[in-house]
Amino acid sequence: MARAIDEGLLAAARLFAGIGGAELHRIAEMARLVSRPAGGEFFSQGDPATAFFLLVEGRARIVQITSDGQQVTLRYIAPGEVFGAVPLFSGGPWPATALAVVDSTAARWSREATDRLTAQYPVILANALAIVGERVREIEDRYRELATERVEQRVAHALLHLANVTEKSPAGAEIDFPISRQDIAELTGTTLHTVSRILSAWEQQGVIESRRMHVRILRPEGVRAIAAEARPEGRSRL
Amino acid sequence: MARAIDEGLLAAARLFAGIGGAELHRIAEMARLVSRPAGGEFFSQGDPATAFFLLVEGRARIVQITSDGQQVTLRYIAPGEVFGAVPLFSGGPWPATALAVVDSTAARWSREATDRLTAQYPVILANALAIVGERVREIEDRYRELATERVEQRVAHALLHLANVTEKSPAGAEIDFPISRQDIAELTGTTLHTVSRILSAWEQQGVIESRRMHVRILRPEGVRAIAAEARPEGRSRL
DNA sequence: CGGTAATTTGATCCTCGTCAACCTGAGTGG
DNA sequence: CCACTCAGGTTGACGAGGATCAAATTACCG
Repeated sequence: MARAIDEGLLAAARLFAGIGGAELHRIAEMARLVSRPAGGEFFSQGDPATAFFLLVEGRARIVQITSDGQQVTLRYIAPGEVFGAVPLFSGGPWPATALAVVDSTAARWSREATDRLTAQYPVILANALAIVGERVREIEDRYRELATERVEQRVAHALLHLANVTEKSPAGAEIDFPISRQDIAELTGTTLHTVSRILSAWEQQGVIESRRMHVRILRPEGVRAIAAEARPEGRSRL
Repeated sequence: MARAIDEGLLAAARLFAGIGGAELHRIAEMARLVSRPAGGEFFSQGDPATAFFLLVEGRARIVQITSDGQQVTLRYIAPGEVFGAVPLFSGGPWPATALAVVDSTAARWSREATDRLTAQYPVILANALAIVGERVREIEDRYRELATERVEQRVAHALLHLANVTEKSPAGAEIDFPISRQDIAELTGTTLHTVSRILSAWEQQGVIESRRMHVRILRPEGVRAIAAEARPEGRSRL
């Protein structure tokens, strides 16, 4: 359980940009590795925030649960990404729950360790600010999508994002972790039924291929076209 | 135009928490006051980010404009609040436009001033982190609302927020700046028609009172009840 | 091979967006 | 001071987009 933390990962993490090897070693020593099986929690909405995490291996998702039990997925976390840091800096309890999507391991710095960290390496504060700023922008973009786009477009955007499809990805890409229709629905603000219908249609058209808990993008162009699709423009149907 | 900046406002601003009077004076001197008439812009989506602002007087709103011209309002800014700071710390152009809702004045610190500021007063970095963290939480909450609630509930939440209705506001409250049905629609992800119908109904019920560009909450309880209203038939799982 | 979770698919319902028309009141200029 | 103008607001009619309800069907697991 208490294996060593891969310092290569820390060196690549944006949070520790500008910090040298020797210091990284000490930073690594201040963390504890925590592992969770698929479905396990790193922290739970409402609990007091006592640490921040950096995902080492696996995949995590941050979900909010409403009072009536609906789940909304705020983001997916890939290895090297920081999560759970916001409430450490701005106070309050965890605003959401962090779930392991597959068996996962994260480095965990306690609040005390975090205080020492930021005192010794002020550049971490600046890095954290940049990361959180980036997060604001992403969430604002998702918010705009939710407010202005139809479900089909939002699902298309989500797939492109989850499969890491960039500008130039002529070949196909696939989501490299298990994901259900329900998961996609919680990420895009719709229901699993609608997601199922949409994916079935796309599979018919040959732009994607999907099996249980699995989606592969065959024609990124096609998906991108759907994502960009404008509203029925002008007065069309009558 | 180049009046002195009210240092009392700076002292009260969360960004400068922990900074003493003498230093505040120097910080104030690093800023320039900029005024905009109602409808004017402090900065515009897509332009390079060259400064951050603190609203001194008036009211501003941050809007994103989609490629097909729809507007989405991300937030309203009250005096004492910082805006436009995120891209200074995480790079990139302005992700949105800042509009003056009424004739407004803001203090503006250039990028160079900001660099000196954070170098001389590192506590500003920590304060900025807390502020941006708070913003993340707010947007995430709005996102969850948009994903899970019906229009009527979202409008109710928005009115309570805009009118500064807190837990204990037995008396009425009102939105103290001009706001149209269209503005409320852009804030809640709906259309002015739907907002108009909703406000008309509420006025019938006597929970609010509204005139052109103006909304007053008569019975906060009533509005809060609507905001909390569960979907017909609670099927609360979990 | 059952058993269960994920998925598909049909049928129906309902919220809310769209279209259209009209009303209202605050300026504005003659 | 009044007719004009026009942005803001109201209201009705209609139906598209999805949510909801209801079964099946399929895939994986022990």
